[in-house]
Amino acid sequence: MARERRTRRALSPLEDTVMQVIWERGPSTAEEIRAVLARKAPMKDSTARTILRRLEDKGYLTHAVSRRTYVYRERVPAARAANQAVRQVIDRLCGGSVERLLLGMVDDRMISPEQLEELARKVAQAEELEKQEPRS
Amino acid sequence: MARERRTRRALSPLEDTVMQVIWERGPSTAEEIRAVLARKAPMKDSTARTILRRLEDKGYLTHAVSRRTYVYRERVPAARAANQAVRQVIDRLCGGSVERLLLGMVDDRMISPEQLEELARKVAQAEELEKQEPRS
DNA sequence: CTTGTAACGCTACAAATTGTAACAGTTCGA
DNA sequence: TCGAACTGTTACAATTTGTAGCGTTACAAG
Repeated sequence: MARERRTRRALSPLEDTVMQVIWERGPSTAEEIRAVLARKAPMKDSTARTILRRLEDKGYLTHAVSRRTYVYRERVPAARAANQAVRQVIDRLCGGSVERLLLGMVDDRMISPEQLEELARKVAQAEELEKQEPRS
Repeated sequence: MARERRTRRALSPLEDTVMQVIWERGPSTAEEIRAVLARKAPMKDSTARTILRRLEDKGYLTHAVSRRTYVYRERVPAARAANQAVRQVIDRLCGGSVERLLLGMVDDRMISPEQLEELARKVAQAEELEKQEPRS
């Protein structure tokens, strides 16, 4: 049975821009997207539609029909895409070590030591709760 | 004065594969790379050279001449590329929130709470040391 | 029921990117 | 001086991208 491809085809710059819109504002129609991008990337409506269709082909979007209008919705949640992307980074650029990635992030001031501590605390707490009251 | 482009041109699949080799094993010649990829991606030597040259054009590599041979070396350290990539992910997929990214990673079992704690401790310690004995 | 309008898919295409490579020139080393 | 080892130049077909024109279809209004 055709399993889902782990690594979807890459997005072209414009495709990515469009996904961005959908990830940020949720389900949208071609016209809405076109409106949002009117400044940054003006395009004819048929162009927008082409991009949307391609994104659907590549598996990033699905659409539902409301009235006569197509409403496109993400098929790959931003969170999942993010995790996938980070995994790639770790494998390809950090020799598979998450620590190395995180240390790099601290070095690069993306995370402050305080933030990290705070986060560790929060997670630990959540973990604790989990034990007593497992969800799912 | 031509400042360095913050976002270098993207890598094609094959180009990425080659960068991978250099990031992993350090400075290499066209022949070495070709040898390493003999299985995964066999190619004529002139093909390998073309890719290397393009990577140099895109700013990812530099070469030094040893004897008559070109030895290609990364121009963008893996660590920097990793940070850059992660930043992208955070901006585009996590609404700019590092926390969200990290929490996602924990959820996805990329980091265990223990690891996180351990790391926080380690970083805090390093930070402490920094205060007394600043480097650079 | 005819028709205007909104929305869609189909088809096209030029430009740029990619993957592949042949070949000719250059330079040591024997 | 010759050949082997390397290089840069140039070529090209296949794909991918960005852009869009158009014909079709389905309501909504008259």
